[in-house]
Amino acid sequence: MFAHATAPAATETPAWLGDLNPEQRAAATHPGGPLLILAGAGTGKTTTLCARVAWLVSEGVAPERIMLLTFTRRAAREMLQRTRALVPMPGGSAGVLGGTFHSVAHRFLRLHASALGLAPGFGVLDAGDAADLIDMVREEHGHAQRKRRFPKKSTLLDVYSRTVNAQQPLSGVVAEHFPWCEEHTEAMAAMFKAYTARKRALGVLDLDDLLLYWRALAADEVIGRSMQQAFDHVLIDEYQDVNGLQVDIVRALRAARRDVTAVGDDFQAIYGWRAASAEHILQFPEHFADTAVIALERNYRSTQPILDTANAVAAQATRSFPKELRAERGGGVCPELLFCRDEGTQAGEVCDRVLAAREQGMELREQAVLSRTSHDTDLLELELTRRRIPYVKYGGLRYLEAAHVKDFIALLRLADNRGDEISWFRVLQLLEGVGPATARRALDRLAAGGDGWPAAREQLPARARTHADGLVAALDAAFKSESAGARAERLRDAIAPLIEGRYPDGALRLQDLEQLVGAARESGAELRHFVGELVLDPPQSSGDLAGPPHLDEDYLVLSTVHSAKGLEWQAVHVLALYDGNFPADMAAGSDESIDEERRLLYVAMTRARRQLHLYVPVRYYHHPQGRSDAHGYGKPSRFLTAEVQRLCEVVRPADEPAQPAGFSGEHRRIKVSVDSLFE
DNA sequence: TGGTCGCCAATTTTT
DNA sequence: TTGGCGACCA
Repeated sequence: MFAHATAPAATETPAWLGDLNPEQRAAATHPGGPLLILAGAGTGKTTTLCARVAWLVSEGVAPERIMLLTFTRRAAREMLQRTRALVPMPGGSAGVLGGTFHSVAHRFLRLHASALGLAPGFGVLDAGDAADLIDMVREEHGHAQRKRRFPKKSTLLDVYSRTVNAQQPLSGVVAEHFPWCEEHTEAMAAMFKAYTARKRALGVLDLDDLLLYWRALAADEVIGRSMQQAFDHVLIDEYQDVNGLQVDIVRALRAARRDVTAVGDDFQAIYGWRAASAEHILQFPEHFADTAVIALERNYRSTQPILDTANAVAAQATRSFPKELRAERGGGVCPELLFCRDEGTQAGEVCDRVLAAREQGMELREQAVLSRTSHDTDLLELELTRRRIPYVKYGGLRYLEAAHVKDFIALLRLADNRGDEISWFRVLQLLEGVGPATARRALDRLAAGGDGWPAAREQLPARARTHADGLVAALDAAFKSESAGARAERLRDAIAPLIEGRYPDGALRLQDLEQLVGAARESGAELRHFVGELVLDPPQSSGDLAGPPHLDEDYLVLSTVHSAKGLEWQAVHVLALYDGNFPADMAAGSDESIDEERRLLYVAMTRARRQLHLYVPVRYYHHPQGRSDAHGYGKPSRFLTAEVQRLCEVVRPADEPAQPAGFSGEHRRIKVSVDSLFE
């Protein structure tokens, strides 16, 4: 029957099993039933999971009967690739079903759209679209210009999303995580109801809906059962970062089957703000009876001095059970803790070290610069450009968030679904003399039915009508065109003059669109699926769409710590380690969120194999809370305790006092207030 | 007077 | 890039 019914072939040991240590091997060849692999940073988690998939296949499990859920596309791609390198997949097989929770959900929902009451071409809203839709609802509810400050659209989406993902009542979520919005709880509840109704009416799903609908499918007596039967094994990576909804899905998928493998490390949980909770990994053995637990504790990635320092950070946690990581590789140098005069100096120091390492033979791509927020690398990017050091940046502003790309995507969506109000609202405002109010009026005419467009057209100022007609003609033409590529081209031509008119650097932005048209051409998919997939697997930057032109070139990697999860480099530079930034001010409110910031630093540090550089700019010019011209002295990150500093080689600028004022490493709280003057 | 447009300030992390 | 606020136009 399936793998767990077959004894492992004792005669020949595949080469990849021979490379594993006893614990890894036990995990990879676990015969059947629930398995929880607690894998500390750098202990070969990915290797083990890949080996397990390979072992299952070599034991006769059909690859397409294995589901592998990962947290990022990057991880999915890497794992499937590595697995394929271990065992040849049987010819003609569809291969392992691998991807993020959201993308796998999308595939299932497309299969079962009708059962869920969804149109076959249902649209998928990215976070920006969802926020825009919430904003429309807000205006309709009359919260646009209240005297009292009302949460802005992105906050509203955060509240909504957190509530849905945590599966907890709104009032509790608001009280605990958004206390400053409490007075608006009732208004928000009403709006969220309207928001979900509106999504249904428009035939669109947001990212959270993908999970909600998948859970509903998995729980269905007929479809859910067949889904359970279709997979012999379900494996989940980064289980410490799943939320309640995702746990529900996993449990539903395994309601009648017992072969489930989860891998994770509770000390690398960094998605609490997305309603993830490390409690879930701790509860895994309760959710699945007779779970076998295997811990991987030998670290193959980093040198001991790096691990000692990371362990010292981990040991500060108020509540957790950090494992002491032991390095398998010997030697190594202490991490360097570098105090810099300011962020400009920091940028220079990073460049110096990166270039020096390259002189020593370390390729740029073996080095990474990690930061808390994507904007921490602004000055560094200038300096890298000045010194002509090539780099690629992950995280931060993404391609789909650029205004002109959103404009174009909105038009692509309209080609599939003329009833897509959110897209109309955006596209109409590209026209001269059309703002939110005019767009709204035109939309109402469209929605009222009847003669549709002509009525809406009347609402537009005369100077906008020619362009507007052009857009509608293009949508008509696009609807009739055969291929996604042809459609995209037609729509690009129609929107080009508007983009050029609206943005000063219009020509450049048009080139970006060109790349999107090219991607549509190559995808060969239906246009509506092209847009849906784009939302779930967006290119990192405009460069990505042009293919992988830089693959054989060398480049430095810049990344947020969140985007660096699961990756490793020979040398790692961690920027801007001052209090208020790392940990972020936003997190200062609770021990829980400070713990998460600490784990984030731990994740950053444990990405390093041989070299770790920590930077503390003493004087800052861009403090998040300050004006842009503000400057002052910051305190080093509270995580850089005396113990941590003792384990590092500390470097201070020569022309600064060794201990600038307020810099002793303790957390003095000196308050300066003039409030009493105003009472 | 409603609505658009220009200018200034601020922005955590991501599927 | 968005949001808030003030100036200017139909």
